[in-house]
Amino acid sequence: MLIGEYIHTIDEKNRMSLPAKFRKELGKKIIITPGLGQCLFIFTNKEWEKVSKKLSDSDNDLSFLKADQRNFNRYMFGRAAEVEIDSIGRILIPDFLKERIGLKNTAAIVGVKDRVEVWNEKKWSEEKELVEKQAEALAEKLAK
Amino acid sequence: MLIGEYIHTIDEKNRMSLPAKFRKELGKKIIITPGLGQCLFIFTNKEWEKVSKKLSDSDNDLSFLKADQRNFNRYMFGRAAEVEIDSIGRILIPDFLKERIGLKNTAAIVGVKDRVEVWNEKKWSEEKELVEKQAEALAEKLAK
DNA sequence: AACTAGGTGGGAAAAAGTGGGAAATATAAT
DNA sequence: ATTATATTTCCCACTTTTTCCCACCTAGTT
Repeated sequence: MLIGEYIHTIDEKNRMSLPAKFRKELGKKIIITPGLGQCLFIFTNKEWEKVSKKLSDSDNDLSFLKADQRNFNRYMFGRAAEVEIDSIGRILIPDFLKERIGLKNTAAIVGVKDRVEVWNEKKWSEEKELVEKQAEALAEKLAK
Repeated sequence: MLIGEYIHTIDEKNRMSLPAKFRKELGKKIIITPGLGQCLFIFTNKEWEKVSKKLSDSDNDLSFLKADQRNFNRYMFGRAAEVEIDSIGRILIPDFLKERIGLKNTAAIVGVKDRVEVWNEKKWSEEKELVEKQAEALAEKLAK
C-alpha cells in the first residue's frame, strides 16, 4: 500500500526520485497523468489498465464519434505519459505535466492507497492545511 | 498505447517527425484523415481497417440517415491519405490537410489511446483549456 | 571512522529532431 | 520529343535532448 508523504527535488533534467518505499510496488513502468485537482496521478500499469478501460468505453471502437467521449479521452490519454523508472529509482516528468500543476524545483510525493500523487510543494501544504481545518471542524461538529 | 503530447516542427517540405515513442506502434504506413474537431487523425493500418469497416457497414448502430452516412463517409474516406513513414520517422502532411486545420510551422501531436491527433499548436492549447474546464462535468456525465 | 542506503548532480554517449543539398521523378513549355 | 522547370525522394550533417553511468552528499548504523 502506498502511503506517506515525501518532499523530493526535480532537477534541471526533469528527474525526480521516487521514494524508496514506493519502488517495489510501482514496478518498472508507471503511468503519470493529470489528476483531478492541482496534482498529478501516478498509476501502476495494472491500475492504469483498470482505469483506462473504464474510461474508454472499450466495446465501442468508434468512441471518437461522440463529442463528449472524444473530449474526455483527449483529456485522459493525451495528457498522460508512460514512464520508465531508471536503475536508481528516478522518473522523468514531461514538461507539459510539470507546467500543468506548476511544478518547479521540489515536489510533494504523496501515497494515496493505490496511487501516488505529485504536488507542487507549496500547493500541497496549502491543501493539507485546508483539509486539516475541515477535519477539525468536522470533528467538533461530530463531538456535539 | 499511444499517449502523451509532443510539439514538433513542420518544415518547408511538409515533413514532420513522429514522436519516437509512437513509431513502433504506428508501423511503417499510416492513414491520416481529417478528424473530428480542429485536428487530423492518424490511424495505424489495422485501426483504420476496423474504423472503416464499421463506418461503411450499413447496418451499424450509428443510426445515421443514409444521406448523412454518405456525406460522412465522403468526409472520412475522400480525404484520407495513406502515408509512409521515412527511414528516420518522418511523414509528409498533404497540403490540403494542413490547410484544413490551419497548420503552419509547429504542430501538437497527441496520442489518444489508439489514434494520434495532430493540432495547430495554439488551437491545441486552447482545446486543452476548454476541456480542462469541462473535465469534471464530463467525468460526472460519463460516470452515469 | 567506515559502511550503507537514499537522494542529488553532472559528464559523456546515444538518440531524437531538424535542416539542407543532390539525385530522381514528375510537370510544363517549346 | 526534347529541354527546361519544378517537385519529390533520398541521404547526410548539425543541434538539441535524452539516456546511461558514475560520483558525491547526507543521515543513520555498525
